[in-house]
Amino acid sequence: MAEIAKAYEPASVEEKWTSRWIEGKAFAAAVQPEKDPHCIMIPPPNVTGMLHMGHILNNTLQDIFTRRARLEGKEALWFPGTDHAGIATQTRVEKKIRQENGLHRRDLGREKFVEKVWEWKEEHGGIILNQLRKLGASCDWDRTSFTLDEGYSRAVLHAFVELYRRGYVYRGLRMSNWCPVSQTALSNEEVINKPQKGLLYKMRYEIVERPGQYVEISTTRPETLMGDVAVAVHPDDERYRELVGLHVRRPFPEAEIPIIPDTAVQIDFGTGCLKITPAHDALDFAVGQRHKLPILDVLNPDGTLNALAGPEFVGMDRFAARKAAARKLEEMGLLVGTEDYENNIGFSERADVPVEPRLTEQWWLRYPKVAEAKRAVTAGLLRFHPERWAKTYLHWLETMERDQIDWCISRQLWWGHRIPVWYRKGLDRTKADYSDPTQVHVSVDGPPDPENWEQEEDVLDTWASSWLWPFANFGWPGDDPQAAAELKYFYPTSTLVTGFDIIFLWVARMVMAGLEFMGEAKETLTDEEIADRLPFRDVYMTGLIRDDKRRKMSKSLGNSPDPLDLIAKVGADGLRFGIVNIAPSGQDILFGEERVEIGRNFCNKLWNACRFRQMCGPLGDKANSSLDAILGRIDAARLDTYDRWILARLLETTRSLETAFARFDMSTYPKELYEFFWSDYCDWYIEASKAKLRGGESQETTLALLDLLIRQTLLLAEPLIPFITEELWESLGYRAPGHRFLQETRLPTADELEAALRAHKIEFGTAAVEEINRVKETIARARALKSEYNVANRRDVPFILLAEPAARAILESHRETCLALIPAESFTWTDAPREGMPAAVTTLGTLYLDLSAAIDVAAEKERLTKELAKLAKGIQAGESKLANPGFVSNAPPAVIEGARKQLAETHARKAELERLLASL
RNA sequence: GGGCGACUAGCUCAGUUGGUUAGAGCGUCUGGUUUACACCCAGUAGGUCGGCGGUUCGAGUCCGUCGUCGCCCA
Repeated sequence: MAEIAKAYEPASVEEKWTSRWIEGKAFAAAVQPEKDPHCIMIPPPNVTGMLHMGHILNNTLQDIFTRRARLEGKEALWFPGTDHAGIATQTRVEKKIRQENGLHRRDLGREKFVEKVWEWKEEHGGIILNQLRKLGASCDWDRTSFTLDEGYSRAVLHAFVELYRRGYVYRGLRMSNWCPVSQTALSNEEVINKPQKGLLYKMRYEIVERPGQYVEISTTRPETLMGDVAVAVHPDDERYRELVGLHVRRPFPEAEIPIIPDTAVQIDFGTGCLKITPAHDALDFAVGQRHKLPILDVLNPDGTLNALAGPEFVGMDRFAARKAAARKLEEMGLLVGTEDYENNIGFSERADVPVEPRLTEQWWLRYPKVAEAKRAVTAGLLRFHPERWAKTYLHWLETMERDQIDWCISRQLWWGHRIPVWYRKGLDRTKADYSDPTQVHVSVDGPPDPENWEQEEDVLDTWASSWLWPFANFGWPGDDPQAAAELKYFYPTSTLVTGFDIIFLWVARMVMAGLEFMGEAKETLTDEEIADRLPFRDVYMTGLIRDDKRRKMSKSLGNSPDPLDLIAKVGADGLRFGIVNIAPSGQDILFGEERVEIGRNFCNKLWNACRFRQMCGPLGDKANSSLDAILGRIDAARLDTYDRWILARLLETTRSLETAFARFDMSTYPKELYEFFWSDYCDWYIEASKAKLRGGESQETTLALLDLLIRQTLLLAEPLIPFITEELWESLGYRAPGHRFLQETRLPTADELEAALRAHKIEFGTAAVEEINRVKETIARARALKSEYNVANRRDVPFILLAEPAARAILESHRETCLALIPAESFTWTDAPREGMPAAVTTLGTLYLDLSAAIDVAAEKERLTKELAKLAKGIQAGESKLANPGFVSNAPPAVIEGARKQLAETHARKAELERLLASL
């Protein structure tokens, strides 16, 4: 075996294993009836996307779950892919052709343009998945899916057609969210409300029937007044009651519009008088419907004003028109004033411009299986981690149900799944009878006589394809028997890992899609059916990554580090460890580069601990190739307390990680590993074992123990830091004959490991833990004493010890390790207290630091006094507790016993310290 | 307006049925050529657990209330 480098250098190791894994198809999964399935469907990143810190966290967690499942002996499938990201991708390519050829997509035509997008996709679409490979993602890459793949597309169209047949899909003229930049409708979930500072304009309209008398109206949007068709007041509003039925004069274009009563008006908002613009406001639209008012749309799709706004406004942008309209009102003496005003404005998620409420014909989906989607959570069939997200999920579903809010699924784009609806040529679509198959044809494959039909131009919302992700990727609804077998085996999938920001956009919708389609069409479902149809059983919600100033990471702020740069700095393993370590469960993550260095440091520590193992002695042929082989090398009779202590810690750690995984408590994972490996194994166990490793009768057994502890650590750590563990697994000879990768090994459970130790008569346990903790305390106090007297780095200092026989026996048995770890030159026993020496009191007795130089009495006094003060506080707490009859009669015996013991120890310490102080 | 969450050491966070005298990493300070590791080792300082009230023998933990901050939905 080659000498290994002094500092861990991740780059070459990661590159080597990435290609070995991929070439060896290490992560291919298939139906294995004898094994339990485990499946994670990747939340498909946008095909336009680049890896950002959110992806790092999210995909590291998915990889952890997947790799851990493999080690537990499950058949684990992590299914990769991307989505077509309708708006984002189309915008990207539109920009490209504009920059390169000065062309608009309409110049190319639909077919040519879509071809261009495919070309772009073929060239750039794989970037993000390649970046994931660098992170170590153990996806079954051969399955890589794309939402516009042929098979996937058929699933999307099939779902649409089915939902149409089942009465969930309809076309309707309704108020929708319009993005003037992308020029498409959006669903409510793609509109982000942001508080905006603006002006509230107060203007007055003259009452036609009473010249010279005006009503005052407040609005934030004077640019829409050209679309006003009425002024509304609350019917109970005394101020305006007598005006109802009269008319006001709309100043431009000049028109007489009625004053109408409607309870939707808020009496206390502004003047209590509301202008009604049905084409440009959802509330106004509703009022308009009730009062059968006309609809005056003064906006073009791109957000400029049209001819109906009047010649002086036509072609003007909506925001310019706002100012122009206000100016004109002022000129006409109709602007009463303005005041600063802040309100929530909906912004388009992708284009980040204010969305325009617009009346348009769109395709809508009434959500299916809402009741069952709620039931899944309330019945505990679908669990969120952290749990509280269930409330958010339920709340959203309840709102959808109560307010009958439907999903706008059509998009006025070219890049996407074109809606499988055909209209008879020459048909006036606004008057189409959708129940008449001679007018409207809805099917996956289209009409048999396409020459007589025109297909719907709109495409589907990208989410209306990705909501089928958990089963469309298994060939649904096709009849391929292998795909069907896989669907049956892997579905419902195990865990979904995603950000809470898409809980409505994606998570809730996937649940509903699964419930609707994963079984025969049914109105309602039983709990059993719900459980069978759910797309996943557990949803792990990650936090959002922010910068160290709590700002969201974004390209425009430039506060988002490139993950590949970070990988170059700390390694993929380092970054994985680091990001999981700093991610508090369910909270946002404050990211700072220095915060992930712990990951790099941990890898280096692991590396060096293994290097040390190599330097200690030969590994031997196949001596490490299985747990049994290693255990077989251990001579149980030669184990000492340190050995039994570290074995107990190994079992404890193994067990506590089992609990952490069962609870989806991922922030515990790196912390436990770190604590065990660094603080226990490296800082204490290795240091205490060095003498034994230099030679002597225990050498072989100790080497075997190192091998055992490293082996189990590698298995526990592999899901988190797969590259370095794979490398060390190979170089320390842990690989079993016939195996290619660490992932083929079974991770024994804590119970199994315990049984294996017992089978080899290897002892471990709490007695050893207690003893070692006391010895550790003694060593720590001796070191502190040395440090206090500035001899921290001297090895030649003698200690004198005063101890009870039992404690003396313990220390005697640890004499050599104590001397090595303090370090000290000698321990000498004394039966009587000494004077004039710095001393420390431990649970094993009193330590005197035997300095030839005179001690600094003042400093020593100060130190002891300070310590005594601390103890006094503890004694007071302990005594008042034990003096309390309520405590003694109510608290569990173990707690009382613990308190007594602690108090006694503190008393003893105090007495000894007081004696030391007095002797000075 | 409705809902969800956070507030613990200088910073970021643990602390899961209430039970020892509250922990970690980073940062601070002191010392270190201990041949695995300076991406390291040893030691040190640093907290009235946001305020107030309640339940309890016992509260960082449960309840109420107030404050500050953040997010989601209207």
